[in-house]
Amino acid sequence: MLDLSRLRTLRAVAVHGSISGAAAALGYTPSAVSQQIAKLERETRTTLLERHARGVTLTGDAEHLVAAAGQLLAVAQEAEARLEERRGRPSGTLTVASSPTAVRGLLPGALAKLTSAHPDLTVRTIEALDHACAELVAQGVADLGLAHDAELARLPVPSGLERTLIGEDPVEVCLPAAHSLAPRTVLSREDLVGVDWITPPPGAVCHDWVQLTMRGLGHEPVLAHQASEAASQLALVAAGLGVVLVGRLGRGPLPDGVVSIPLEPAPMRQVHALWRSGTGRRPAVTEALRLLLQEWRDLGYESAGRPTT
Amino acid sequence: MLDLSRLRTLRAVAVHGSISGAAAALGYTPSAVSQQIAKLERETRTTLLERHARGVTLTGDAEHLVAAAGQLLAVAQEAEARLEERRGRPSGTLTVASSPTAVRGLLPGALAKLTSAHPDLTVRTIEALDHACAELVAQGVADLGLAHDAELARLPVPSGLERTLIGEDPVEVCLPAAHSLAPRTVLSREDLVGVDWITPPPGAVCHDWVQLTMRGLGHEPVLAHQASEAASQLALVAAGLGVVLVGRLGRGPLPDGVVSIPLEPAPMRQVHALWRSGTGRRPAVTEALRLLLQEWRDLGYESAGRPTT
DNA sequence: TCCGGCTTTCAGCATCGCTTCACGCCACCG
DNA sequence: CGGTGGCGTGAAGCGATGCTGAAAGCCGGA
Repeated sequence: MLDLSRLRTLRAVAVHGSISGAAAALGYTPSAVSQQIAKLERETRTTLLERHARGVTLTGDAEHLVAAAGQLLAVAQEAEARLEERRGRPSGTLTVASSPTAVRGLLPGALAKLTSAHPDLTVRTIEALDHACAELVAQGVADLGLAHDAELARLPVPSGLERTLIGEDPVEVCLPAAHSLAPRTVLSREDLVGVDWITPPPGAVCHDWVQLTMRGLGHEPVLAHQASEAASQLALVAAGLGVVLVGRLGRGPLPDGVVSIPLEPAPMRQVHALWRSGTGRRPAVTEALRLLLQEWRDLGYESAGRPTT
Repeated sequence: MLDLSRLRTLRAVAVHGSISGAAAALGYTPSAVSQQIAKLERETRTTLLERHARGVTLTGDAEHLVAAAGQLLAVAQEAEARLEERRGRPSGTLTVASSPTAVRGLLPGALAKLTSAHPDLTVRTIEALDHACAELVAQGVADLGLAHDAELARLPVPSGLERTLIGEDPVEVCLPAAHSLAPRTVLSREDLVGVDWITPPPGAVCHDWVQLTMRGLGHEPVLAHQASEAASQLALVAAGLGVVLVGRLGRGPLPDGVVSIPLEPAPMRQVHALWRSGTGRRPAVTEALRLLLQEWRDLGYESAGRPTT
């Protein structure tokens, strides 16, 4: 009989393209994954991987098993979700994939309330860039995703996923206090043509937004520096090396030598929650959504809770 | 993550209604099944069984898991069947549920050819009455069923199953040599009104046929003796205790004091093969069907191979 | 030719999951 | 009312499973 756990490792090998990649993703050693695949090959009397010096590729039989694994894991997850639904209160494990700003700005409060109210529930967090969050949820690695979305830089939502709006966050420009634009109380997009940009890596909504907005004005932006951590970005700004876009959510106090100026019209960065359709009625998911919306309100930002499936 | 093997155990408990029944069916001890269920309860944080002094009953959560288990096992079996189909030759395990006459009359030759031609294939046999054969196939315990079917005593075919006709077997009457009808060369149904019948247990087609045919003539048959083994039935006939219907298939030499007389018109007992729709293209199944039809031809009986889905 | 990333193999060890045996429970029956 | 038997559970034991870490094999690229 096929073993779900082994099928899951095979699927991980397919997704990551290598034994060691799958091992890292699953938290095993490559040795363990290799042995599991070998055992699966023995059990099914097939050859699943073609080994070459530089990694492995899947055979047709393996592709077929991966497809079956997808079905099986989806059915199994759905069954577990319904079990929790029958119980009526959050339990099991809820894995949240979240963009960094939400990890510090939104999650701590919401997850603290969630776990203290429901001791049966185990919560895990994975910090990832916006696009990756959606992928992690779609793949079943995470159950709930928190990702940004903005006009002009729409977040692609994989099929089988649903989402709702948690809130909208106005984005401002942080620039060096010595910058020629620093004295202004408000800036337009056109004012920013020609500045040196500091951006997060591709895959974050702010990166795409800068690129697409500036191109829309007819100018290719200069993406001078790339830093994923917000503190690093601000340090670069303080050193006068460029300007950066930051939302209110999760933004700490600004370091000396950095000023923040609103844009007019203000670009809104939307925070969306994402989940697989099959798990939408799982209490852990609905309760987490409720607490995230409440947390957003408590933080005192503006609009929240308009559903946008 | 749910474990397929444990879900299968839970399903066995549901089907058999008790831990020990499930254990017997799965080839484990009751203790092992009890421990598996207990572990499943811990993993899912649910209560699956209500224990009373005289056995167990399933909770709602358990019923739900059983339904999911059905889905999962079906998908897994289908995936394995397709794997074998890709390979193009029989392999894995083929479990055949068969009525007793076919076990001795048809299976030995066909299965011998099957296993010698395909050493990768493991074959298992389960002897069961006609109705039970169909159930075993439907439940996934067996992959192929061989069961009888007759006019007036139609074999119910559970949904999700397909079937084909292997052959038709004329049924004759065996009666004591001293019986008043023994000198006859042919008998009609009406001749048999009022005789004492020896039948297999309910669930075998011959049992139902006797009952329904005699009732159709307006007489309630006297089911005087019940014996499942053919040799036992014939011994009862030899002792002058009644008459019995037997087909040609799997009928050994008649003991002294027993004669066999054809009926006119001859009631035909049809031998059908049954399998789950999902496994119809599995090479082990198609090859077994081919060899069963060939075996039937080699035995020299008449009609064979007319498909009757 | 060596290096480096990848996979596999091997030995060791913890864990799992089975069996056996013993026990507790309660309906049933004398 | 107490014995009996079927049923489920729990502890001990033991083989199988499945992980880790070390080491070796393989092959493309410098």
